[in-house]
Amino acid sequence: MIPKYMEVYSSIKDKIVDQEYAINTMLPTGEELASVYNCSVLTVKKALDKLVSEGFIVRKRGLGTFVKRSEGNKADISSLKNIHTAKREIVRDMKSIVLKFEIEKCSEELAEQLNIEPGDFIYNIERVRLIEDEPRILEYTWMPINVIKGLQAKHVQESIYYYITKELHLTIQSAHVAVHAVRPNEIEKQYFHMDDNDFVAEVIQTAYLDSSEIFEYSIARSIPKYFEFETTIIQELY
Amino acid sequence: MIPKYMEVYSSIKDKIVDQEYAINTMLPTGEELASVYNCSVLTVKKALDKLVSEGFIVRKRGLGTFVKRSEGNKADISSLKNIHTAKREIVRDMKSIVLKFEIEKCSEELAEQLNIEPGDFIYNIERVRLIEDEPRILEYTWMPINVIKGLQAKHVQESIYYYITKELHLTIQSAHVAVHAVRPNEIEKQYFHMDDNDFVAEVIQTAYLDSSEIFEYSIARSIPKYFEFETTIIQELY
DNA sequence: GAGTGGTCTAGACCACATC
DNA sequence: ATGTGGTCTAGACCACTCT
Repeated sequence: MIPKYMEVYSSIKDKIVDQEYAINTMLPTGEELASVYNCSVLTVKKALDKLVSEGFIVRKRGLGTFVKRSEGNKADISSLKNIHTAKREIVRDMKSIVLKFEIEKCSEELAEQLNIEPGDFIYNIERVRLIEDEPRILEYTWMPINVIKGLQAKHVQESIYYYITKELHLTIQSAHVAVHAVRPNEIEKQYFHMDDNDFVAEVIQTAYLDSSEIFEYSIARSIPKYFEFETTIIQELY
Repeated sequence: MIPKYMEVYSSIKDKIVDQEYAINTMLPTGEELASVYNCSVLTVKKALDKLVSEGFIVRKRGLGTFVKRSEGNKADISSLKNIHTAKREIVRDMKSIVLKFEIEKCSEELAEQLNIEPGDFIYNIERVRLIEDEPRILEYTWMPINVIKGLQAKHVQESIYYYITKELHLTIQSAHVAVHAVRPNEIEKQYFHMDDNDFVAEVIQTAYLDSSEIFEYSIARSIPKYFEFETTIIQELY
């Protein structure tokens, strides 16, 4: 069942993308759109709010609703799972070397990060991520086995993300990320051919399922030259 | 005039941050909260939607509303103007040294970034940002003078952000940021007491007004030890 | 069946911008 | 004065989860 406001949203978005509503022109008023779509003004507002949050339109009290841009979004969550740590164009060719894939008892510190009990079993995974056959990312991943059941070596070798979404049919809800710059550790020095004068970009990620369980805590260290983290921040309305 | 849903939002957020509503516990139902705050359930929903979008809570139909995390983000737009490059607690004491404040003709590359014509006049600003009287951020800012009119030395010394929002009464709508790690340049080496073996964190920001004009392109270089960039990515429902 | 959140309505009133 | 969007209400109905 698709909500009515989503239908209104999609219809108006299509018209903006097709430039039927041109940039800098004013959209019909809320009441007019409500009449066209046979719904209440509040339902129209909900649809337009979504377009505002995506940066397509601007609403001004006393003036009207105006088209701001007509191009699709490029910052969506489909680029999750540390893929945002690599430049986008070359992600297709990513391969992995699995350095570690073990089940361990969870330490106290990690239990706090994963929101589980100390001693609960977890996967401990270390992978080198290769892009164009060159080591570019070192990834340390911890996941509770009670949340991600039945993970096997082949999934770790290929794509854990694919296993979670397509085979376990779990839904990723959100991710909290923190970005830093730090010195490489011994493993990174080896794979990245670095020494103590070099540095790496670090992304620490906590990822949630829609059940609000944390399914992953990970640290990804990248070669700075290839590292880029991009995001768009939209001003809260009110 | 502050909307009621913002008051409800702030009140509930405070209780989450203060852990009065603890992580993993269920919040009162929408009706209960509506009763407490003497408002309608829809107003409560609006407040809770905002908390969902910030990753504090998760709402599950048929189950209830649950606290997911209790720490604030450092990348919300209220802390815009590169302040997110510094840890939040110490931002209050920020001072500036203005190294450069000039009006120039815009180069071709910069014209592309600012979406203006080459040769248009721009402000070219360089500032050292001090926190606890220590140089921690070097900030290079370019702004079109046709967008930000009448900028004076005192504004650059104090807060450009304040001048734009409070004196010009312009509204910042969004910002696109990219984070990197790079080697310091000569100025940064000098102010940060660094050499060629050190590195800095870099935030490149393009900021938009609600008129959809770009008012700023800036590069901020920070000492890694104090640098942290945090954000939460939320999966869209539809 | 009972309890929860999600959607939707019609109408009222307020805040803001323009004429 | 008029027209615009923003907020808020009370109530209805639907979808989902658990017992």
